[in-house]
Amino acid sequence: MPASPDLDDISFLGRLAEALSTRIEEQTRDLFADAGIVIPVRSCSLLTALRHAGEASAAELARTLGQSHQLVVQKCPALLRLGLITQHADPVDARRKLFRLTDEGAAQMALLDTYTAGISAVYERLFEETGDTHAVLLKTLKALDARPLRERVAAIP
Amino acid sequence: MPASPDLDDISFLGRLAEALSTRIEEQTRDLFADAGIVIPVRSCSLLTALRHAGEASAAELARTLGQSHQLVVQKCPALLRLGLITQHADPVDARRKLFRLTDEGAAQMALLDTYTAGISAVYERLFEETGDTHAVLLKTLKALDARPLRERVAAIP
DNA sequence: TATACAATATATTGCGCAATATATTGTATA
DNA sequence: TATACAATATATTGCGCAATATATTGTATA
Repeated sequence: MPASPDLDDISFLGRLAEALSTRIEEQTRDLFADAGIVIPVRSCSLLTALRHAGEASAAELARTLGQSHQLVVQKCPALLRLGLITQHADPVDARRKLFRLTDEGAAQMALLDTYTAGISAVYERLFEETGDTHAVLLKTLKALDARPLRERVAAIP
Repeated sequence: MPASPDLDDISFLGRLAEALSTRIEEQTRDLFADAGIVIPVRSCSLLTALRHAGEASAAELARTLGQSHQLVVQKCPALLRLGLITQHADPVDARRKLFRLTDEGAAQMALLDTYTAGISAVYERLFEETGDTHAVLLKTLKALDARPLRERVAAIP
């Protein structure tokens, strides 16, 4: 829905990145709807991590995903409501609550798997059109992490 | 703060774009703080449009910016509180409320102007390192607008 | 003029995220 | 053992945005 941001302003790059992010999320949601996948797009990586771990606490998932613990905890109620995961007390550490995929959750991930190769192929072809968006984004992010805008601007004569 | 997203998952590109967007916003905020610029980063384009228009209603600004009218309206109270803009009833159309930059708002934009060339130079040098992030993002956004992921995936044999 | 419609503004709700504070439980150390 | 600290979870608040509904005012048309 949002138009491409115009360029006559200092925040053009951030707004462009945000526009791309929201566009991809919208279109992925549409794709999922077509495919009968009920996984919230923003929880894909969480469920992938959980499938890989088998069983994990919110704190573990957060570390794996590089997200905050609070954010993971905030996503879980929706996943519980959708019947994709279950929650158990850890028998050996009462501080922890462990999450697991349900059968339904595993089935949804399996359904997602059937699209993974196709989606990867789509992105590869897209990047042939546009330049390697993935590589460029990653390089830009790393460059800004290595040396933030403030330092770069301060170094201008 | 958020780490670079990992890649073993279908939402990698969206998460990467979002990470870049938030990184740029954070770093621009830091830059503004150093420079004594009190403009909210996400209102830069609004104030730029308002300066250009001289005087404009929320609906006009929304059209100019390609944002929703509601979003523009939501940003204005903060800008009023900061003393950057003022609000007036339109004498010829009672539906409209017109916004203008205050002297302080104009001064802040002038202060921002003194950094614009430097920031542009920084981005140009950054893009020499990373590939032309701006062009690649724009191309990717346009490609997805022209043909959404759903169609692209459906066309895979 | 009266009525329907368009344009504008406002209010409410919800999502996803960040930041902060607090409570609970486990672990290490005096 | 007692105490301090670490790890984990929970609750609250706020921001920025999207979506939706409603009220108000202007404009076009019967």
